This record gives sequence, structure tokens and C-alpha cells, in this order.
Amino acid sequence: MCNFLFMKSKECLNENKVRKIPLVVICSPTATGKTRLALDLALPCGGEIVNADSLQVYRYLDIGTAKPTSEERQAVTHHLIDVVDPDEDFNAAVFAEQARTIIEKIAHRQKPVFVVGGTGLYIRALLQGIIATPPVDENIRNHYRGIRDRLGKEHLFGLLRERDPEAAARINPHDAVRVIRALEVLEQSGQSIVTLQKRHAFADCPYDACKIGLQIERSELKERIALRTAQMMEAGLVEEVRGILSRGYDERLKPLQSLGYKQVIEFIRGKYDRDAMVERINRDTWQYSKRQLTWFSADKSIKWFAPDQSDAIRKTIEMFRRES
RNA sequence: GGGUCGGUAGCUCAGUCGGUAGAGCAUCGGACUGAAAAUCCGAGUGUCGGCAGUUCAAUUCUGCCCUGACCCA
Repeated sequence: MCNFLFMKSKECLNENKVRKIPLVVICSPTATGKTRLALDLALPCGGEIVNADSLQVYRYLDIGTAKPTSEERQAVTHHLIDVVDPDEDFNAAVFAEQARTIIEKIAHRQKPVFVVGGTGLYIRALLQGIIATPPVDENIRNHYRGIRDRLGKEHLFGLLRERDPEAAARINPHDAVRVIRALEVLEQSGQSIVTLQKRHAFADCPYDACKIGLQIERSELKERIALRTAQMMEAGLVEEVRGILSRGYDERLKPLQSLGYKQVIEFIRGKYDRDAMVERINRDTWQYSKRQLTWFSADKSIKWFAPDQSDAIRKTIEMFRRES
């Protein structure tokens, strides 16, 4: 089955992108076994794995992001893991750009590509593109953040309503993240984010993707999350966080405010005890997994399997390669 | 044994000068175009500790009981 993908990639290049590069995408909520499945699929066919997880891209955040181990990374080539420091900028557009470059190269090497991760927006940006705007300008963003903090969300939204009524009509006044984004796009590009979105419409699709999702019953997923949190504790997540902080990274950095890291920092700061920390990580991870499920469930092109249906998954991928 | 303050949603608590109740968190559902493990939106929650009394009407007033914390002995 891997030969077929191999052929496809070659054709794709020879015919100068007349055919789309085939991709296997493994996307599902956290703790469902994506990493394991990806290794099982990629190893026998010499495939390479492209990470699509927004936090595994950061160096030093290993235990809490459940990165593949160094053994696993030796067995199969992984891309877009450990590519930036915790204080460096990274986002969906940067991800998509880098992932596309990498996938191009893997295809050129004539290896099958497996995109694996739980960050829905990153996968969408990779497969369907994202609006083209100037890179984020931290000065501009901080300016609007300052307005939010000093004058409040209402005032911030008032600015958007004044300058870009169409965007204001589509964004919730309390959603300051999106209000700021709309304001900065307008300021940097001179265009409404709505105009750019309408023009773009997720139509930039250079790949032929076979999306595989791993589905686990709720009660079992809850158990798996609790088990994984316990394993992270045992593996030294608290020590990992202390190490990152002692490198001088500010605890307010985006990746350190993420699931797991945030709660460990609050524990270190004495906001609550170890049991409460574990409880919160479990609860917040569960909430996150539900948000992921909401996102992925809306994507009707995902084919869902139980983790033990590896034969069915292999067959599905084989069929995909034959058809594409 | 006496006194004081409590017992209201899964949790923490607000409230009803008598007309059967609410906020935050949790729970459930949803959105998501350069922060996405982020951010935001929507929904429901209940014998208002128990039993009696007064009243057209009691979660609200009164009595007794149960129960928790604290104080005195």
C-alpha cells in the first residue's frame, strides 16, 4: 500500500502539481492514541510524520505535551516538533507555511506523509489555507491589548464597530481575541478581515487528504486522560516546568499558559495543593477534548475508527491511495 | 447543659420586608480564517434540613426536632 503513495508523490511532482499530494491525516481529541497509531502506520512503509499539534512545536515542553519519545522519533522521522523556543512566535499561518514546505520535500523524497495532531485550526490551515495578511505585529497587538486592559472589552469593540462595522456584526463583543485580530488586520492591511475571509473561503487545497479520527467512548476517554495525567506527574511534569522557568522563561508566555503547564505553575506558586492540581488538569483536559470533538465532528470528511480497528484503518488508507 | 451563627443547584454562596428562587464554578451543547491546549456563545439545574403552627398563600414568620461551626460551662 505504501508503494502506491510513493508513486503518487512522484507523479505529482512530475506532472507539475496537476495531481494533488496525497496525505493521511490523523486527527482526534487528546489522549485517543494518535501518536501510537501514526507510528504503527508510518514505520512499516517508511513514512514520515508531520506534527499538527500547536504545543509540540515548542522546545522544552515535552512531558506535558505528550511528545513522542526520542526512541519513537528515531524510529520514524518526525517534523515540526521542537522548532521554536517558548518565547518565540508561532501560529496557524506559520505552521501551515512550514508544514507545506516540509510536505513538499517529503513528497520529493517519495515517502508517504502522515499529518498527526489535535489542533483543528492548524490542520485546516494546512489543508485549505488561511487568509493572507501581514505577519502579526506584536506592537500593534499589544496596543490593542492595552486598550482592552485599560478601557475594557466594550471600548475595544466600539473601535471595531466604528472602523469595520461588517466585522463587528460577525464577532461577539466579548471575544476580545477576535476583536483584536480584526482591528490589527484592518490596521496592517487596510482591508476588513471579513473581506479577506470571504475571498479566501478555505479554497486553497493543494492536498488530497484521507482523514482518520480515533473515537473512544466518553467514560473510557475520561479514564485515559486521568491515567495520562498520572503518568505525566510520575514522569516529572512539575520538575519539567521548574526547569523551564529556571531557564528564565516568563510564566505568562503563551505555551506556559496552556493545559497542564498553567496548572502546574499555579501549584508551584502555592495557589492549591498537588491533588487539586491533578484534578484541575484532568477536568481541563476533558473540557479541551470536548472542544476538539466539537471541531472535528463538524468535519464530515473524517472517517472515525476505534483504536483497535487497525485493519480497517489500513484498508481505508489503501483504498484512498488506490483512488487518489 | 447554655449561647451565637449557619443548613438554598454537584460545589461555594446570594436572595426572598410572605406570592415556590439566583450568581460564579462544575455539567451539557455550539462557534472557531495569523493567540486555537487560546477565545467566545447558549442551555438546564433545586421536595430552599425535617415536622408542625399562623396565613388565601411559608423557602421566607413562629415552635419543636435533626445537623455543622464557634463561644461559655
